[in-house]
Amino acid sequence: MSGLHLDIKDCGQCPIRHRAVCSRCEPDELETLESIKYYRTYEAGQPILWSGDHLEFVASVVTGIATLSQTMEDGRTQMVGLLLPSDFIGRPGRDSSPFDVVAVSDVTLCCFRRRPFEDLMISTPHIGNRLLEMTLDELDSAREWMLVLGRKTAREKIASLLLIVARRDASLRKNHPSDGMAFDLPLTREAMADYLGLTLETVSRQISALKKSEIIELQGKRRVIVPDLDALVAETGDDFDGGPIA
Amino acid sequence: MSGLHLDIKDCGQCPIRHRAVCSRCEPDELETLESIKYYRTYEAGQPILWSGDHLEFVASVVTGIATLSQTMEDGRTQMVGLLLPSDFIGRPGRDSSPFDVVAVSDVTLCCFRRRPFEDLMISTPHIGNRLLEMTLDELDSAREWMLVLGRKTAREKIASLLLIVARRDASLRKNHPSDGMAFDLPLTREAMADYLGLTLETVSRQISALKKSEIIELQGKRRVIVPDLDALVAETGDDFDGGPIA
DNA sequence: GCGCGGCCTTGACCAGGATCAAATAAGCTC
DNA sequence: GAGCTTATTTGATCCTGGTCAAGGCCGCGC
Repeated sequence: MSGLHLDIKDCGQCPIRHRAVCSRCEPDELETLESIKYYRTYEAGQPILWSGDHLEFVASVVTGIATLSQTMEDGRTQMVGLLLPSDFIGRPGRDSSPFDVVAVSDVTLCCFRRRPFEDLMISTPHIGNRLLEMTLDELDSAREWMLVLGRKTAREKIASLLLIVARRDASLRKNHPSDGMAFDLPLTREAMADYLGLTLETVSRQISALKKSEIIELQGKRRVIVPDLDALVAETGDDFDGGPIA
Repeated sequence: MSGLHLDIKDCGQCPIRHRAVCSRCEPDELETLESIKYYRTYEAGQPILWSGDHLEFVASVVTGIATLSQTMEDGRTQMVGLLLPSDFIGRPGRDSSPFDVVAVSDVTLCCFRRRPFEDLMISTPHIGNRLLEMTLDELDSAREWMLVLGRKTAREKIASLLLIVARRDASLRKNHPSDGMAFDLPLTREAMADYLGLTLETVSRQISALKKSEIIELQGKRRVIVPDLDALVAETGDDFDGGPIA
């Protein structure tokens, strides 16, 4: 779910390694990428971008969690994306963000100055093609989430979110999700509510209900243990949910 | 809202004219586009694609209305996009659609065979860049719709949908939306419900309520008259809704 | 004209989640 | 460890929108 995705892996060139962008890059292109790259850090709770802000960079998340959201004047807010390490921030060709980006935990971004990045994209078709692919993935994720928001019950929504976090966590750690997996919830109850179109009280109640049904166990407030992944999947209302970990 | 958007305008070359794709094309590229182009028609209610189907073409809607949706096993369905004339169907680089596409009215598509279209895209960066731009627009629309699904009341949802249809209709006709606009609802109450995450009864009730509040007038079941567009905008809950007609 | 089948509206009732309120737990500062 | 603050849980009550059911409207075929 969400955030244009760049694999962060060793390509033998970048200190922070954007394999997907640079694996097919020529040395001079890599040099250009290096020359327009810099790092920024944000503390938990800090805004990274407000909607409408001028965008001076595109970036990918190196560490930490950020959210993409929009807020109505009366304060109702809806999260539209969850940005985890390796997700991409920014819109090549656009000079402002239509959404707010907020650091949920401490966040480190690897930024590329926007103009030169766009120039590179235009002169280097495989970068543009990769971005198109990532954007199409994002679009699919967004549309899948619409089903969650529009048609699922509170319990199904919570199960869907837990599953996404569980899978994402497992794929980062290369765990086998065979049976028995544990992970930390990166979000407060309120942030979960904003993601799911619920109130924080309902989120709390449904998490308690899933615990009572022994679908999940809790260690403290944030750590979740899923003894049987299939049982969790069954709670989402989908029969099989977007395939394996991916 | 939704569907990759290709302007259908006269570029002096195509019978059905994809200005956005071909305005920067060289004659030989146009010739290629022509050679891989064909038309298909579907009757109202017919499926165009089932989710998972092999995709043999990308296409743009010439006439009629189609919807993009997903359905859970128990029958709950959520529409994730509304495809109006000039909208784009298909996913370059993907060989199956993750969603169902259904003709709501009689539909004519202008199709391009997928493989050669992709080849052309790879050899012709401006087509890929245009597709990236369209996809980013789609993604923004999808995310804006998440706010509607997750946080708006039934009345606000209806108003939001009416506004989208009104604006889209106006922009196709080049009307001035100054004051007093009229349009036909392209969707049944049930389809509106599926788009908005409501039931058809609630849709019907809220439309009646808007009529009673004199925000809209009805001629028959489908034709809507909006005497004061600002009054409708006020019902959406947004202060200003994604800017002017766009 | 009559009957039929879609589509739409309206009513009565119900329930899932929101709202309001309070208590509990977990950090953090000093 | 006492006293904050903030996150979370839980309870009581309310209300929006869902569910179930009955009619109305309209076009269409005969």
